[in-house]
Amino acid sequence: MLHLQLDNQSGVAAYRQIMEQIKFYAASGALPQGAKLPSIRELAKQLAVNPTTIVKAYTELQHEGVIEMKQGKGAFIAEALPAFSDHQRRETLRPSARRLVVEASQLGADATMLVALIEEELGRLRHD
Amino acid sequence: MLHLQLDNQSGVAAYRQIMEQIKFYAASGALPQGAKLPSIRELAKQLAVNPTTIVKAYTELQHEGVIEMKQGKGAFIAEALPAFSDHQRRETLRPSARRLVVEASQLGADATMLVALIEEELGRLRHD
DNA sequence: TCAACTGTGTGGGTTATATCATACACCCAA
DNA sequence: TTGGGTGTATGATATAACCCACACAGTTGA
Repeated sequence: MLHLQLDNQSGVAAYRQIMEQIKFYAASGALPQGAKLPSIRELAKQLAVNPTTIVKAYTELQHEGVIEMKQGKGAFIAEALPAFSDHQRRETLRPSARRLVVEASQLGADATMLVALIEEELGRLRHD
Repeated sequence: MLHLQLDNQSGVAAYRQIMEQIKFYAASGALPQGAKLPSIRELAKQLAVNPTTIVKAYTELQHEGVIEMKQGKGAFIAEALPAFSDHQRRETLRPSARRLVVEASQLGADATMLVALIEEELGRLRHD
């Protein structure tokens, strides 16, 4: 059973923490395509937040194509998206990549460390 | 002379666009340490926004250690920060790296593309 | 000194964010 | 058919984000 955690002191909105964790589990395969997510009320109770907060998270995830919600049935991890072109992928990822690179440069981290970190996180995604 | 650009349709707050571009130029070396930034009023006029918006951007950048503001004198790119440990750098960058990796996975981008993109953006930082 | 530059501070108005309470509508198995 | 599960929708509220107008204060050079 999916176990999510909220940090109320982080300053990050609850629904965003929920989104991020579900995205991580979906990307890692821990939640495979078609997997059923906790119901809105159930997750709300488990995390001690209002159901509308879960609705916000799930709705956003649906807009991003990560999950699908079916009235009366539940929410599920979406089937794979119908293929982006390499070019689309690259341009979609570029802003995040640029921000990371700038942040790294600001800290004085070099290319080697950055690439190592990326590969470490890629590995973590696969083996968790 | 520094040339910044605002996209009012992007949905990204003006002060954040300003911050991001200054960080980029600082990281690239186009704005070296000690370089004088445009004055608050001058930049406000140039970008056609209220001076307080620039104050917001500059103040945030100062808190992040990117620039320094000196009353009556102006705003300047800060001297290099007094050395983080590799461990600090890694842990500071990890959340951004993880988000990028998850985003890439969601799009179906593989490790090779991601690393290539990182290296492309690193190169852009140096040669612009 | 003083004029013309610089950053600093305060208060306000509009909009967006985040959460909550409550009622509605669909689905399915008993 | 109906009860208890599911997602959906609406309205309220509190807070934060964002931008503005305007007044205050330090710096410099003529």
